[in-house]
Amino acid sequence: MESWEMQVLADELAQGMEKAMQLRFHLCATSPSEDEHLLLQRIISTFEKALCILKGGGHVGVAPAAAHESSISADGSSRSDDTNKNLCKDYGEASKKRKLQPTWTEQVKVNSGNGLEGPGDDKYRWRKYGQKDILGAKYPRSYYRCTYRQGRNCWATKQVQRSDEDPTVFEVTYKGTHACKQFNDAAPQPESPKKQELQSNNSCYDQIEQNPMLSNYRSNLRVDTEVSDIQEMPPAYFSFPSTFACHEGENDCYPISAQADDSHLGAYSPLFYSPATSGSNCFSTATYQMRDYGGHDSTDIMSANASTNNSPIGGMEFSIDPVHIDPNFPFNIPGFFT
DNA sequence: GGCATTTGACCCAC
DNA sequence: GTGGGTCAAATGCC
Repeated sequence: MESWEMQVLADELAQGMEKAMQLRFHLCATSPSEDEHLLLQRIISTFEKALCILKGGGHVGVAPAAAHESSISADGSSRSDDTNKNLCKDYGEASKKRKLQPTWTEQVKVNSGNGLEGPGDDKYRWRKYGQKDILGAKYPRSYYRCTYRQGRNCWATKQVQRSDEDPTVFEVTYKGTHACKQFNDAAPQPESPKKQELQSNNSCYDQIEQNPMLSNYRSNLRVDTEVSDIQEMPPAYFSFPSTFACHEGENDCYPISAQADDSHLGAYSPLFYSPATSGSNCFSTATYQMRDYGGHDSTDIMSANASTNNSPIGGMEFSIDPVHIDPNFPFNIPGFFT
């Protein structure tokens, strides 16, 4: 096939991918059924494989998780063609797998009053496997991996680094996505019918549309979707800066803070509930950096900026600047949390 | 006993 | 050679 034909084909596939992503975003706001969710996931996966074949020479017989991980550069930069060919060929070795895993970083500030020494648990179970003194860093870096690495072949890891400047701030770097999520007993339990109803009626999307301030947040989201290299093709991801999340394994969006214990509902001003932390911890920073995020079919971090370039492929580097939530933001507006 | 943490050693990329 | 990341044995806790 001529190169220009491949480019056109790639563009078309990219368009389809983008539309699927947009559809996913809309579905996110309407509590899609599991079937709908799966169907959309397959559509996105199909586009991804097609692009992989187109660019990488065709081998797509890889584990789904690895296939998705192939979409992401560990450092967020676009990879060379040679590298990409490898990505579509071989995911057998764990070390290679890890190198290809998506990476993103969150900065969490621990409330001084919660008595915790570090960022609290997220919904996953982690096992610490190492600690290193880092050159130039005052505090050692801790390394965690998913408890279910063995049993469920889950290669998610995270690194926790305490900030030198502010010891109450932890930089948590996540690598890879949880292959164990569908089995994870620690995963969030289904919401109560009441809460589900609330979420359904007050989806993040609707809230963004209806609230000028949130709408502004969305407009501030920047998703670099420039087509620079075809191989970078993560499935649909949207991201809301610290305020909203579409959680994996769930078919709905909700304000991240809504995950927190109900007792916290009265104190929502600039409180930041990290998606990587449990409901027992509130973090008082609005800084939520998402770096080099590539994503995985189930991570469901979505970008809401629909006014991007034509194609979502390319490095798919999510460069979301820190979002500063107005302390006076009316979180108690009708329909926001209640 | 099972699971988590600690920590020195090892591997590998730069 | 150096530093970051991981491994795995030893140890602790429940």
